Amino acid sequence: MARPSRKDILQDFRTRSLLEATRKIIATEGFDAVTMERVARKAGIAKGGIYLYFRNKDQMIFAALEAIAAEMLREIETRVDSKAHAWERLCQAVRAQLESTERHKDILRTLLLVRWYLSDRRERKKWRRLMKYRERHLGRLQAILDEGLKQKAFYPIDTSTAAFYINEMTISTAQKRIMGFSSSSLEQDTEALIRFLAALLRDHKHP
Amino acid sequence: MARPSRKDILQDFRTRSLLEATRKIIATEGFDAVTMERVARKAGIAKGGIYLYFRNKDQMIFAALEAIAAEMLREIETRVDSKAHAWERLCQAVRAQLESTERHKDILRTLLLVRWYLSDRRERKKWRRLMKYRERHLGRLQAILDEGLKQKAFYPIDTSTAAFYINEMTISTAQKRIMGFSSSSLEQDTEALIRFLAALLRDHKHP
Amino acid sequence: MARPSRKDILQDFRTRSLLEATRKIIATEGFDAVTMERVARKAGIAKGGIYLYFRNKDQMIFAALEAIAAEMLREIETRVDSKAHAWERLCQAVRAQLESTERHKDILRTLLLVRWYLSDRRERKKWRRLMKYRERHLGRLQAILDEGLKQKAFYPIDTSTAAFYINEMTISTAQKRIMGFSSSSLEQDTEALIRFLAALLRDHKHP
Amino acid sequence: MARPSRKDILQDFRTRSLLEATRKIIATEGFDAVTMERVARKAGIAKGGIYLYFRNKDQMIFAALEAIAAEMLREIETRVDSKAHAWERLCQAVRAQLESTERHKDILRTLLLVRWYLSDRRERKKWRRLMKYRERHLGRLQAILDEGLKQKAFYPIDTSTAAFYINEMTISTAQKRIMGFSSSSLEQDTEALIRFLAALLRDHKHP
DNA sequence: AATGAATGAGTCTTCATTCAT
DNA sequence: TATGAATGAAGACTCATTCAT
Repeated sequence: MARPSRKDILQDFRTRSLLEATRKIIATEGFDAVTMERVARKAGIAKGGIYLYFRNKDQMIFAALEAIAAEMLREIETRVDSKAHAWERLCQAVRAQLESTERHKDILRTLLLVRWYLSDRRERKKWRRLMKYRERHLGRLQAILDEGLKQKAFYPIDTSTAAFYINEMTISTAQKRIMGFSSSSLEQDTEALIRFLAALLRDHKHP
Repeated sequence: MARPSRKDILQDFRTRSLLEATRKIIATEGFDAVTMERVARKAGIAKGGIYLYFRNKDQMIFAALEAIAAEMLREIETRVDSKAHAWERLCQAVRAQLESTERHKDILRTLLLVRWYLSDRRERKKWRRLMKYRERHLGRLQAILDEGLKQKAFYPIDTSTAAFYINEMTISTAQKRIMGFSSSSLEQDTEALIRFLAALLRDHKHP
Repeated sequence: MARPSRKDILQDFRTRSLLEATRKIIATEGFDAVTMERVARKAGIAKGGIYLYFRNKDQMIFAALEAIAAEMLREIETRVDSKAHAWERLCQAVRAQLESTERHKDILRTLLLVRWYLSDRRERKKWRRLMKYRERHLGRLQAILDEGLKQKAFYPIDTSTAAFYINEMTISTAQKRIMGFSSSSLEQDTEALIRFLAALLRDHKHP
Repeated sequence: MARPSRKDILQDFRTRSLLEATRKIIATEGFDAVTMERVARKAGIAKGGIYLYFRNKDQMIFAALEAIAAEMLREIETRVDSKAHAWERLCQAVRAQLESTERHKDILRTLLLVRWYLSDRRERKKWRRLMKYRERHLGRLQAILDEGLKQKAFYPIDTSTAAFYINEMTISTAQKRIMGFSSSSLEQDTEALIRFLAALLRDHKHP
């Protein structure tokens, strides 16, 4: 495999800079604040230069969102100890996801927007590609649940449905926090969610 | 009390038309597609006329969202039989919410957008007023749970947290459908959710 | 002569109200603040009603300006004692003009605007009618100067030119004050002007 | 010092074109006629392009006025022979000012408008900066008068007040002409004014 | 390849004027 | 007559995209 040429390196660096800039603007000031002018300046590139790397604004934003999704997944995977027991791994995944979204609030905001676009039938095809990240995540959760079931650590349950709802509840918890509806600490919210999941999967000794 | 004058009727009709037009545009094409020009045309009014009913674009959009929220709440409340048992009423509320969002997909899409804006700290104050509808809904759910608990129909549980998650799971179910991630019928998805809730609240005879 | 009918009285009252309202708005907030809406509200008339009294906005403003000019002239004439000596009458006229403009700053501002329009060749005919007030005023001044000359109270001078410059200097003095360029009191500015005129017309014992 | 780059030249040319266009429109049709659309077309630039050179409309108009004031001052200063006697220099200044305003009628019209705005207390701060040009001019006049006084060429007089009135009388003369109130030639009007000033400053041999 | 000046369509908002009641 | 809701033409400003250099 040929080592990357000077040109390739530059190309990659520019692309990264642009996506990073886009992401930061989205996260701090929202989508409407994303103008080509600002992205270019933040990335240290001339405005017209963006069009050498992205066909247009939409595509650039899309690429930024994809990068965000990929990063989130990476963060979660890093935190799950593949040798731990199922319940422990589920907890790790949930905690990782909550902490990850707490740190990069833009990830969560972006998720809301992506869902919005996905709910438009005409736009769906374009955005669906982003969903492969979601599917991979759900797949991981389900695998954990399946293993727990096999080990009789969990009550019998439809693991596909459960994976879906566990993910959604995690996201909801994060959303609640980001929307300013929670007065508890991240740890408290996390533990409340985990207790809830325990009630569902393991036993009925509610606190 | 004087009966509404011709003027009042017209005023009301115009306002409704504008809100309806706004709502439709938001639902089908998003906030960015809401231009005064389009709203006016859709409502059969001249562009400048809008300003006789709303101070500016922001206020108009806000009013439209408030109308949507109010309608959704009304639909749900109508469907809950105040004389039924707690579990029954919970099911009615969940079914009503799912059917309501299924019928008016725009309500759900709008909810996503509102959440998106709420997650922007600077915009929060502006949008927060809309949350009173959410709080009212959560309050109703919690009241049902409290009653069920008193009647020993449910396992002991923190009803505030539970109300939150039940609402979120209902919304997630609807979102899944609207995003095209469900191949089941509305009834099947509804029953899957209710089984999930039963597992949580009533017993552990998972199917 | 038939006494004015109820209709005439009302018509006159309405017209006055509108002109008064227009004038007040011009004086306090400038020309751009004159909107039919505001004039109507201030005059206690419906917006559409204005068009029963004036063909359009321009004509209404023009009529307001004419009323202002007429009032200013009236104020000055009232203050000049027809039995006094020429120099005394000149001083009275100057003092009256300065005090009048000091009280109704809008008169002066309006004058600036009228001059602006008059300096546009195409608009001149339309605005010239207002100039009959100016000519009447200049005529009065010249008559005073002519009399003073006949009585050998003044040095020989071209009274037409002198009347013109005396009026302009008076206006300039008022303008200086209204533009905030004078830190003196009205009395001080007035006396400085009169000393100047005395130097010109009567003697050379400058202070 | 580096010679101006191609970019600088273009920048300067554009700025000039815009100011020139603005100035012409103000002079011929007034402030209200200044629309970004018209200025752009007259300057041969696209509408949006203006904002590359000026932050907004107000700033552009302000810059145009400042350019006008500066040019007028320059014209006058060029015409005054610093080696001549005081009275001669005063005459040169007055003649230069009259000829300058006669040539660029728009300067005078603009002055009227500026005064109009200056007489609006709320707008004053914004426009006051333009007054430094006026102050410089008045300063020059006063310096001439002071010198004449020292040389006993003029009767004793308050030179500050005199400078003010001389400037105002010059402006009034120009205004009279531009408003179409003078049937004399520029020379005749100039000489009449100078005779007037002579009467005031030098002797009493009125014509 | 890279730049950034230039374009111009698109947006909200105001307001003189009309006209049905 | 009188009202004031409705109209729609303008106007300031933004910003994605293009293109000469």
